[in-house]
Amino acid sequence: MDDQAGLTPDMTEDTHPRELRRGIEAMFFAYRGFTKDPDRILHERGYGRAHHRALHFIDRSPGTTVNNLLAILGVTKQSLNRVLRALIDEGLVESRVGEKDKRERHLWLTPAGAALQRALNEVQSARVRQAFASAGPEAVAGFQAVLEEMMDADLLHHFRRLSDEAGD
Amino acid sequence: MDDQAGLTPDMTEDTHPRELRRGIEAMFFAYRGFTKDPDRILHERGYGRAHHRALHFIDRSPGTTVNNLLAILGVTKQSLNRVLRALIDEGLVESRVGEKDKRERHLWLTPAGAALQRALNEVQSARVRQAFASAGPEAVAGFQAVLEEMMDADLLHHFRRLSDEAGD
DNA sequence: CTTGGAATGTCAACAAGGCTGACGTATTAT
DNA sequence: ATAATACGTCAGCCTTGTTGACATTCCAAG
Repeated sequence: MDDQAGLTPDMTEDTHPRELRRGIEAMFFAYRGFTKDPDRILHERGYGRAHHRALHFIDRSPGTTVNNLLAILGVTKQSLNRVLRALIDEGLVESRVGEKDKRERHLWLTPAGAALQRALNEVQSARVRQAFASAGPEAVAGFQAVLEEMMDADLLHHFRRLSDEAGD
Repeated sequence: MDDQAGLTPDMTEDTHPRELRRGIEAMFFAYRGFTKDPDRILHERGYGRAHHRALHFIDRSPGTTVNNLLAILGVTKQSLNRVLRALIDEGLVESRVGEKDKRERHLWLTPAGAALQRALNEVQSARVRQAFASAGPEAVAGFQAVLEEMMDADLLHHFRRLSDEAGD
């Protein structure tokens, strides 16, 4: 019988309810700050957060397929298609039929799409950079470690794959 | 792979684009993991994330007013009212007219509301606890520091106020 | 060569949860 | 008395998620 509550004499390793609640609320408030600036730009141009996500991961992996994007974003194809439709129709994303497998569509940012993504990334990165700088490099390492542990198993898989592509 | 990695031996204080992108994607994936378990329970019972947020902060500050909740959640009163209406009608939240100022409504969780919030908090805390335990206490400190820096100024104000109430 | 299934697109309908604007009603403050 | 505050509500709109159904195109296996 493993009693995990009372067996730790050194309580410093224990996570107290207060600390958990603090972490939960920090996630809530920080995520709002994290999306605030890009949301403003997106709204000005008539787009939403879903468009940002698509632009980000197409920029991240140019030539990626719809199916791949679907898996990363974790939405239905109908939902993604609506967003992608708008981006393609308005000339921010180009969709090319696959050479090897012609059923697949490979996605690329047009110069206009790259420009918007650059603008979004700029304001979002600025805030993250400021947070990283203020908190210091050791805090950043902890931040990354905790977030990666917080991910779902399959989400972590996607994350690792993306990180590996970049040679991190 | 002819990239710039390794060319800057003394830039440890600098935040590189790679690190920023990693952080941005970590926030995206981690937030999804963070909300996944409660979302499942909420969906089973016909509620959404907005209901969770309301339950959380009413549980957090019993007797809080509608106006206060509005400020913390950062939504319009129409949007909050829709959610609150459902919670009150279905007996999860009780709304009492203020004693001092009768214009105000003070909000409390009923036993049923407290039970649901407890269930939601349980699964969400479990994941955060696991992440904290795996990453270690120093990582947790870094996580908190970065997230607090990432918050908006006024959001941080709310966060601090809540933290102070708990005596953290 | 046929056929099953995979990848994609699209139509329709719906729901959650944001938003704005307008209006009503107590209640309190000036 | 009048203005401001706190709250509720009606109506309508938007984004972004969902399910279900169906067509097309194409690869691959029998």
